[in-house]
Amino acid sequence: MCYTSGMTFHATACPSGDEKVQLFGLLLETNARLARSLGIELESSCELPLAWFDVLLQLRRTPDGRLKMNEIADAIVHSTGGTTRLIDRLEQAQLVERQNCPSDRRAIHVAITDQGNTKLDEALAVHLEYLEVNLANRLSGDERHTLATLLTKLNSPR
Amino acid sequence: MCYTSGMTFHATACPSGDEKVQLFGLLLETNARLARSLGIELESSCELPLAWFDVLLQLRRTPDGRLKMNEIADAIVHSTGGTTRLIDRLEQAQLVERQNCPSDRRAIHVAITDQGNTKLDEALAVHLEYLEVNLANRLSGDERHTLATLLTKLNSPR
DNA sequence: AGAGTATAGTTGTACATGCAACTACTTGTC
DNA sequence: GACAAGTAGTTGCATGTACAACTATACTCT
Repeated sequence: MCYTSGMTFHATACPSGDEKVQLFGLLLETNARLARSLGIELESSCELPLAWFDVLLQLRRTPDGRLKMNEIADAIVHSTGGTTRLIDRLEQAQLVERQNCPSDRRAIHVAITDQGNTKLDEALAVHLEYLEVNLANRLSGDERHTLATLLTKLNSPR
Repeated sequence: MCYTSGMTFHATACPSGDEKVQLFGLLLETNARLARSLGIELESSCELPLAWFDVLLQLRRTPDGRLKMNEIADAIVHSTGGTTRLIDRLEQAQLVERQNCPSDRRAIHVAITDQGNTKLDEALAVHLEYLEVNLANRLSGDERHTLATLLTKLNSPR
Protein backbone atom coordinates (compact mmCIF):
# COMPACT_ATOMS: atom_id res chain seq x y z
CA MET A 1 0.00 0.00 0.00
CA CYS A 2 1.04 3.53 -0.65
CA TYR A 3 4.50 2.40 -1.60
CA THR A 4 4.32 0.89 -5.03
CA SER A 5 2.59 3.36 -7.29
CA GLY A 6 0.59 0.75 -9.10
CA MET A 7 -1.24 -0.54 -6.06
CA THR A 8 -4.41 1.01 -4.77
CA PHE A 9 -5.71 -1.05 -1.90
CA HIS A 10 -7.59 0.93 0.67
CA ALA A 11 -10.00 3.51 -0.63
CA THR A 12 -9.23 5.73 2.34
CA ALA A 13 -6.11 7.10 0.65
CA CYS A 14 -3.91 5.17 3.06
CA PRO A 15 -3.55 7.34 6.13
CA SER A 16 -0.99 5.01 7.64
CA GLY A 17 1.63 7.23 6.05
CA ASP A 18 0.01 10.40 7.34
CA GLU A 19 2.50 12.80 8.86
CA LYS A 20 0.66 12.96 12.19
CA VAL A 21 0.28 9.23 12.42
CA GLN A 22 3.99 8.84 11.84
CA LEU A 23 4.85 11.45 14.42
CA PHE A 24 2.65 9.80 16.98
CA GLY A 25 4.19 6.44 16.28
CA LEU A 26 7.61 7.94 16.59
CA LEU A 27 6.72 9.35 19.97
CA LEU A 28 5.48 6.00 21.24
CA GLU A 29 8.50 4.18 19.92
CA THR A 30 11.08 6.62 21.20
CA ASN A 31 9.52 6.60 24.59
CA ALA A 32 9.31 2.83 24.73
CA ARG A 33 12.97 2.43 23.80
CA LEU A 34 14.21 5.00 26.26
CA ALA A 35 12.02 3.76 29.08
CA ARG A 36 13.16 0.24 28.49
CA SER A 37 16.86 1.01 28.42
CA LEU A 38 16.64 3.26 31.46
CA GLY A 39 14.62 0.63 33.28
CA ILE A 40 17.25 -2.01 32.63
CA GLU A 41 19.98 0.36 33.72
CA LEU A 42 18.28 1.32 36.97
CA GLU A 43 17.29 -2.22 37.74
CA SER A 44 20.71 -3.63 37.20
CA SER A 45 22.68 -0.89 38.97
CA CYS A 46 20.31 -0.05 41.80
CA GLU A 47 17.71 -2.81 41.93
CA LEU A 48 15.18 -0.04 41.50
CA PRO A 49 12.31 -0.55 39.06
CA LEU A 50 11.61 2.45 36.89
CA ALA A 51 8.13 2.86 38.39
CA TRP A 52 9.64 3.06 41.88
CA PHE A 53 12.15 5.60 40.71
CA ASP A 54 9.35 7.63 39.23
CA VAL A 55 7.44 7.66 42.51
CA LEU A 56 10.48 8.65 44.55
CA LEU A 57 11.29 11.40 42.09
CA GLN A 58 7.78 12.82 42.31
CA LEU A 59 8.04 12.85 46.08
CA ARG A 60 11.43 14.52 45.97
CA ARG A 61 10.04 17.29 43.82
CA THR A 62 7.54 18.16 46.49
CA PRO A 63 8.40 20.72 49.19
CA ASP A 64 7.90 18.27 52.03
CA GLY A 65 8.54 14.94 50.33
CA ARG A 66 4.93 13.91 50.61
CA LEU A 67 1.99 13.35 48.27
CA LYS A 68 -1.46 11.88 48.52
CA MET A 69 -2.23 8.63 46.75
CA ASN A 70 -4.29 10.20 44.02
CA GLU A 71 -1.68 12.86 43.39
CA ILE A 72 0.89 10.14 42.88
CA ALA A 73 -1.45 8.20 40.64
CA ASP A 74 -1.96 11.25 38.49
CA ALA A 75 1.70 12.23 38.40
CA ILE A 76 2.91 8.83 37.31
CA VAL A 77 -0.14 8.17 35.11
CA HIS A 78 -1.31 4.99 36.78
CA SER A 79 -4.74 3.89 37.93
CA THR A 80 -5.42 4.40 41.62
CA GLY A 81 -5.68 0.66 42.12
CA GLY A 82 -2.31 0.14 40.53
CA THR A 83 -0.86 2.91 42.62
CA THR A 84 -2.09 1.33 45.83
CA ARG A 85 -0.11 -1.80 45.14
CA LEU A 86 2.89 0.03 43.83
CA ILE A 87 3.04 2.00 47.06
CA ASP A 88 2.51 -1.26 48.98
CA ARG A 89 5.72 -2.55 47.46
CA LEU A 90 7.63 0.66 48.03
CA GLU A 91 6.46 0.72 51.63
CA GLN A 92 7.46 -2.88 52.15
CA ALA A 93 10.90 -1.96 50.88
CA GLN A 94 10.81 0.91 53.37
CA LEU A 95 11.43 3.53 50.75
CA VAL A 96 8.21 5.38 51.55
CA GLU A 97 5.70 5.32 54.36
CA ARG A 98 1.99 5.91 54.60
CA GLN A 99 0.83 8.58 57.03
CA ASN A 100 -2.69 9.52 58.01
CA CYS A 101 -3.86 12.86 56.81
CA PRO A 102 -5.14 14.83 59.79
CA SER A 103 -7.53 16.97 57.81
CA ASP A 104 -9.14 14.20 55.74
CA ARG A 105 -9.47 10.77 57.19
CA ARG A 106 -10.02 9.20 53.79
CA ALA A 107 -6.71 10.45 52.46
CA ILE A 108 -3.25 8.98 52.92
CA HIS A 109 -0.01 10.88 52.77
CA VAL A 110 2.85 8.99 51.21
CA ALA A 111 6.18 10.26 52.48
CA ILE A 112 9.64 9.40 51.30
CA THR A 113 11.83 7.86 54.02
CA ASP A 114 15.52 8.37 54.67
CA GLN A 115 16.18 5.07 53.00
CA GLY A 116 14.09 6.26 50.09
CA ASN A 117 16.10 9.43 49.80
CA THR A 118 19.35 7.51 49.88
CA LYS A 119 18.13 5.11 47.22
CA LEU A 120 16.89 7.94 45.07
CA ASP A 121 20.25 9.71 45.23
CA GLU A 122 21.90 6.52 44.10
CA ALA A 123 19.46 6.13 41.25
CA LEU A 124 19.75 9.76 40.23
CA ALA A 125 23.48 9.34 39.80
CA VAL A 126 22.86 6.46 37.43
CA HIS A 127 20.11 8.38 35.70
CA LEU A 128 22.28 11.44 35.16
CA GLU A 129 24.95 9.34 33.57
CA TYR A 130 22.32 7.70 31.41
CA LEU A 131 21.03 11.09 30.33
CA GLU A 132 24.50 12.22 29.41
CA VAL A 133 24.78 9.36 26.96
CA ASN A 134 21.23 9.25 25.68
CA LEU A 135 20.15 12.86 25.78
CA ALA A 136 23.06 15.23 25.91
CA ASN A 137 24.98 13.27 23.30
CA ARG A 138 22.12 13.44 20.87
CA LEU A 139 20.51 16.80 21.46
CA SER A 140 22.07 20.19 22.12
CA GLY A 141 20.90 22.40 24.95
CA ASP A 142 18.79 24.40 22.54
CA GLU A 143 17.25 21.31 21.08
CA ARG A 144 16.45 19.97 24.51
CA HIS A 145 14.83 23.23 25.38
CA THR A 146 12.73 23.15 22.22
CA LEU A 147 11.74 19.57 22.88
CA ALA A 148 10.67 20.45 26.40
CA THR A 149 8.53 23.27 25.09
CA LEU A 150 6.84 21.10 22.50
CA LEU A 151 6.20 18.27 24.92
CA THR A 152 4.74 20.68 27.41
CA LYS A 153 2.30 21.88 24.80
CA LEU A 154 1.43 18.31 23.96
CA ASN A 155 0.97 17.43 27.57
CA SER A 156 -1.25 20.35 28.44
CA PRO A 157 -4.86 19.49 29.13
CA ARG A 158 -7.60 20.36 26.66
CA MET B 1 13.90 20.01 48.63
CA CYS B 2 15.63 22.53 46.42
CA TYR B 3 12.52 24.61 46.71
CA THR B 4 12.67 26.34 50.04
CA SER B 5 15.93 28.19 50.21
CA GLY B 6 16.59 27.35 53.85
CA MET B 7 16.67 23.59 53.36
CA THR B 8 19.76 21.72 52.33
CA PHE B 9 19.09 18.03 52.44
CA HIS B 10 21.04 16.02 49.94
CA ALA B 11 24.66 16.85 49.52
CA THR B 12 24.43 15.95 45.83
CA ALA B 13 23.10 19.40 44.92
CA CYS B 14 19.67 17.95 44.24
CA PRO B 15 19.75 16.71 40.65
CA SER B 16 16.02 15.99 40.75
CA GLY B 17 15.54 19.48 39.35
CA ASP B 18 18.16 18.98 36.66
CA GLU B 19 17.01 20.18 33.26
CA LYS B 20 17.66 16.81 31.61
CA VAL B 21 15.94 14.88 34.36
CA GLN B 22 12.92 17.10 33.96
CA LEU B 23 12.88 16.72 30.21
CA PHE B 24 13.08 12.99 30.46
CA GLY B 25 10.27 12.94 32.99
CA LEU B 26 8.21 15.11 30.71
CA LEU B 27 8.75 12.73 27.84
CA LEU B 28 7.64 9.74 29.90
CA GLU B 29 4.62 11.55 31.24
CA THR B 30 3.47 12.98 27.92
CA ASN B 31 3.76 9.64 26.28
CA ALA B 32 1.93 7.86 29.06
CA ARG B 33 -0.97 10.30 28.93
CA LEU B 34 -1.30 10.20 25.16
CA ALA B 35 -0.98 6.44 24.97
CA ARG B 36 -3.58 6.03 27.63
CA SER B 37 -6.12 8.35 26.08
CA LEU B 38 -5.61 6.91 22.61
CA GLY B 39 -5.87 3.40 24.00
CA ILE B 40 -9.18 4.17 25.65
CA GLU B 41 -10.45 5.78 22.46
CA LEU B 42 -9.46 2.88 20.21
CA GLU B 43 -10.73 0.30 22.65
CA SER B 44 -14.10 1.95 23.09
CA SER B 45 -14.72 2.81 19.44
CA CYS B 46 -13.15 -0.19 17.73
CA GLU B 47 -12.53 -2.78 20.41
CA LEU B 48 -8.95 -2.66 19.32
CA PRO B 49 -6.22 -2.59 21.98
CA LEU B 50 -3.48 -0.10 21.27
CA ALA B 51 -0.88 -2.87 21.00
CA TRP B 52 -2.95 -4.59 18.31
CA PHE B 53 -3.31 -1.33 16.44
CA ASP B 54 0.42 -0.88 16.62
CA VAL B 55 1.07 -4.30 15.13
CA LEU B 56 -1.41 -3.79 12.32
CA LEU B 57 0.07 -0.41 11.55
CA GLN B 58 3.57 -1.84 11.33
CA LEU B 59 2.32 -4.46 8.93
CA ARG B 60 0.54 -1.89 6.81
CA ARG B 61 3.71 0.11 6.46
CA THR B 62 5.42 -2.81 4.86
CA PRO B 63 5.32 -3.30 1.08
CA ASP B 64 3.64 -6.70 1.28
CA GLY B 65 1.88 -6.47 4.64
CA ARG B 66 4.15 -9.02 6.23
CA LEU B 67 6.85 -9.09 8.88
CA LYS B 68 8.78 -11.70 10.77
CA MET B 69 8.19 -12.16 14.48
CA ASN B 70 11.43 -10.57 15.55
CA GLU B 71 10.90 -7.62 13.25
CA ILE B 72 7.56 -7.00 14.87
CA ALA B 73 9.02 -7.39 18.34
CA ASP B 74 11.64 -4.79 17.53
CA ALA B 75 9.25 -2.40 15.84
CA ILE B 76 6.78 -2.37 18.69
CA VAL B 77 9.48 -2.62 21.38
CA HIS B 78 8.30 -5.80 23.04
CA SER B 79 10.16 -8.93 24.09
CA THR B 80 9.95 -11.80 21.63
CA GLY B 81 8.03 -13.84 24.18
CA GLY B 82 5.50 -11.10 24.62
CA THR B 83 5.21 -10.74 20.87
CA THR B 84 4.49 -14.42 20.41
CA ARG B 85 1.43 -14.15 22.63
CA LEU B 86 0.34 -10.84 21.24
CA ILE B 87 0.35 -12.35 17.76
CA ASP B 88 -1.45 -15.39 19.16
CA ARG B 89 -4.30 -13.11 20.15
CA LEU B 90 -4.31 -11.20 16.89
CA GLU B 91 -4.33 -14.45 14.99
CA GLN B 92 -7.18 -15.81 17.06
CA ALA B 93 -9.10 -12.65 16.19
CA GLN B 94 -8.21 -13.37 12.56
CA LEU B 95 -6.59 -10.00 12.04
CA VAL B 96 -3.27 -11.54 11.08
CA GLU B 97 -2.06 -14.97 10.08
CA ARG B 98 1.17 -16.87 10.53
CA GLN B 99 2.82 -18.16 7.38
CA ASN B 100 5.86 -20.34 7.04
CA CYS B 101 8.91 -18.73 5.64
CA PRO B 102 10.17 -20.77 2.68
CA SER B 103 13.77 -19.71 2.98
CA ASP B 104 14.19 -20.21 6.73
CA ARG B 105 12.21 -22.88 8.47
CA ARG B 106 12.74 -21.29 11.88
CA ALA B 107 11.14 -18.04 10.87
CA ILE B 108 7.47 -17.12 10.72
CA HIS B 109 5.91 -14.51 8.51
CA VAL B 110 3.06 -12.62 10.07
CA ALA B 111 0.69 -11.27 7.43
CA ILE B 112 -2.23 -8.93 7.84
CA THR B 113 -5.54 -10.43 6.71
CA ASP B 114 -8.42 -8.75 4.91
CA GLN B 115 -10.24 -8.52 8.20
CA GLY B 116 -7.12 -6.98 9.70
CA ASN B 117 -7.00 -4.39 6.96
CA THR B 118 -10.62 -3.52 7.45
CA LYS B 119 -10.19 -3.20 11.18
CA LEU B 120 -7.10 -1.08 10.74
CA ASP B 121 -8.91 1.30 8.39
CA GLU B 122 -11.61 1.69 10.99
CA ALA B 123 -9.06 2.34 13.71
CA LEU B 124 -7.11 4.77 11.56
CA ALA B 125 -10.21 6.88 11.11
CA VAL B 126 -10.56 7.11 14.87
CA HIS B 127 -6.86 7.73 15.25
CA LEU B 128 -6.86 10.55 12.73
CA GLU B 129 -9.67 12.26 14.51
CA TYR B 130 -7.82 11.79 17.78
CA LEU B 131 -4.70 13.33 16.28
CA GLU B 132 -6.64 16.30 15.06
CA VAL B 133 -7.71 17.07 18.60
CA ASN B 134 -4.57 16.10 20.45
CA LEU B 135 -1.83 16.93 18.01
CA ALA B 136 -2.93 19.37 15.36
CA ASN B 137 -4.79 21.50 17.86
CA ARG B 138 -1.73 21.86 20.03
CA LEU B 139 1.17 21.99 17.62
CA SER B 140 1.51 23.74 14.28
CA GLY B 141 2.84 21.94 11.23
CA ASP B 142 6.26 23.45 11.80
CA GLU B 143 6.27 22.44 15.40
CA ARG B 144 5.26 18.91 14.52
CA HIS B 145 8.06 18.77 11.99
CA THR B 146 10.56 19.96 14.58
CA LEU B 147 9.29 17.47 17.10
CA ALA B 148 9.64 14.65 14.60
CA THR B 149 13.22 15.68 13.90
CA LEU B 150 14.14 15.79 17.56
CA LEU B 151 12.50 12.49 18.36
CA THR B 152 14.26 10.87 15.44
CA LYS B 153 17.57 12.01 16.83
CA LEU B 154 16.64 10.70 20.24
CA ASN B 155 15.54 7.43 18.81
CA SER B 156 18.61 6.84 16.71
CA PRO B 157 20.90 4.08 17.91
CA ARG B 158 24.24 4.88 19.49
C1' DA C 1 -29.66 16.83 61.24
C1' DG C 2 -30.35 13.55 57.36
C1' DA C 3 -30.31 11.98 52.57
C1' DG C 4 -27.88 11.94 48.56
C1' DT C 5 -23.81 12.56 46.06
C1' DA C 6 -18.90 12.84 45.54
C1' DT C 7 -14.23 11.56 46.71
C1' DA C 8 -9.97 8.66 48.67
C1' DG C 9 -8.25 4.55 48.83
C1' DT C 10 -8.29 -0.74 48.75
C1' DT C 11 -9.36 -5.31 46.98
C1' DG C 12 -10.83 -9.28 43.71
C1' DT C 13 -10.01 -10.62 39.36
C1' DA C 14 -8.32 -10.84 34.77
C1' DC C 15 -4.84 -10.13 31.66
C1' DA C 16 -0.68 -8.62 29.27
C1' DT C 17 4.24 -8.66 29.51
C1' DG C 18 9.16 -9.82 30.63
C1' DC C 19 12.65 -13.21 31.61
C1' DA C 20 14.81 -17.48 31.31
C1' DA C 21 14.79 -22.05 29.71
C1' DC C 22 13.70 -24.69 25.86
C1' DT C 23 13.27 -26.69 20.85
C1' DA C 24 14.20 -26.35 16.15
C1' DC C 25 16.76 -24.80 12.56
C1' DT C 26 20.83 -22.49 10.33
C1' DT C 27 25.53 -21.01 9.68
C1' DG C 28 30.45 -21.29 10.14
C1' DT C 29 34.63 -24.02 10.83
C1' DC C 30 37.60 -27.70 10.75
C1' DG D 1 29.91 -33.80 6.67
C1' DA D 2 29.95 -33.16 11.64
C1' DC D 3 30.20 -30.29 15.64
C1' DA D 4 29.89 -25.78 17.68
C1' DA D 5 27.84 -21.57 17.93
C1' DG D 6 24.26 -18.55 16.70
C1' DT D 7 19.42 -17.35 15.65
C1' DA D 8 13.92 -17.71 15.45
C1' DG D 9 10.30 -18.56 17.93
C1' DT D 10 7.56 -20.70 21.88
C1' DT D 11 6.50 -21.87 26.68
C1' DG D 12 6.46 -21.89 32.09
C1' DC D 13 6.38 -18.83 35.46
C1' DA D 14 6.30 -14.58 38.03
C1' DT D 15 4.87 -10.00 38.24
C1' DG D 16 2.80 -5.58 37.44
C1' DT D 17 -1.26 -3.12 36.04
C1' DA D 18 -6.13 -1.93 34.84
C1' DC D 19 -10.96 -2.18 35.75
C1' DA D 20 -14.82 -2.51 38.50
C1' DA D 21 -16.91 -3.25 42.86
C1' DC D 22 -16.44 -2.02 47.50
C1' DT D 23 -15.76 0.64 52.16
C1' DA D 24 -15.16 4.73 54.53
C1' DT D 25 -15.20 9.50 54.87
C1' DA D 26 -16.44 14.23 53.31
C1' DC D 27 -19.43 17.57 51.21
C1' DT D 28 -24.06 19.73 49.80
C1' DC D 29 -28.66 20.95 50.03
C1' DT D 30 -32.84 21.26 52.11
